[in-house]
Amino acid sequence: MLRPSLLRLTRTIRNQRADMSITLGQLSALGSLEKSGPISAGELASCERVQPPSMTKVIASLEQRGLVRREAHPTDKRQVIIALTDSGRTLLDSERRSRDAWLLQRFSSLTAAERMLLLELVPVLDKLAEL
Amino acid sequence: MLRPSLLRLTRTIRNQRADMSITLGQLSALGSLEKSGPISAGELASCERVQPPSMTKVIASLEQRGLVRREAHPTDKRQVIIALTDSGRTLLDSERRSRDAWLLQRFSSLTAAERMLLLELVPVLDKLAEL
DNA sequence: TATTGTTATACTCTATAACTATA
DNA sequence: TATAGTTATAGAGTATAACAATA
Repeated sequence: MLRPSLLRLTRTIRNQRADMSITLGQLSALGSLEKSGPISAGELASCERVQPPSMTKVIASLEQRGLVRREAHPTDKRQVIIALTDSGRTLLDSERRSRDAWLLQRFSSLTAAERMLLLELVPVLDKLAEL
Repeated sequence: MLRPSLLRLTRTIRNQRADMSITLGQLSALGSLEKSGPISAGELASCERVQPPSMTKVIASLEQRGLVRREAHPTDKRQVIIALTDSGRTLLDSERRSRDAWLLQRFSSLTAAERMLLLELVPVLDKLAEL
């Protein structure tokens, strides 16, 4: 059963991150921003598969920490463009370095074949998550 | 990035299930119960990677729907043994039949190789989720 | 009128702390 | 005293509905 397994692994990861400074949702949004470059709040919500009001909250907390900034859209004053700041990029890098201290240690319980499988599956998961 | 991908796929699945009668967490607990047979509330919490109070709530809602029942532990009166009822088993079967109407349709966007990879993924995720 | 984003509000999921009953 | 489970309470995370500003 794929879905329960995903759920339980997500819980394990969340528990393990309980003492971290940034939540999984905030980190995921930062990662999407880095990948996409500056995009509108609505586009970011869509990337993250959440509704706009949910993204408003995530953006507010990231902005408060100085990890992203709001910029004006060049022609459409309704839109708010969200951009990663230098601090955001720095935090993303440091999270990346520490992220898999845990995951890599956990990887040691897997066989080499299982590890390869997992690496190849990330893009497949993203494809499944698409609308 | 594995963790954000897991998070986004979980969100997609949750959105898709928004109109279902049973939540993902309840379904996952039922599945664990079927796999393990009757076990104590604490053991079930541990299987599901949640704290005991969280499991208390899940069990209460499942019991109210008649999907599980509480049984006395043969020797230890503190423990509560949770067992799947016939209704619970029936619901689990019907969820299994419908679950992949969605997932299989989603599978059509994948290549044959990607589909094969995905089938092997579940046990690897479970291994990663272990303590 | 339609779209983008925010505010207001509520519900679900989860946790920790305190409590009860039993070992 | 220690353990299993529940109750009380609180904090994320998410959604829908209503609103404001702009197109």
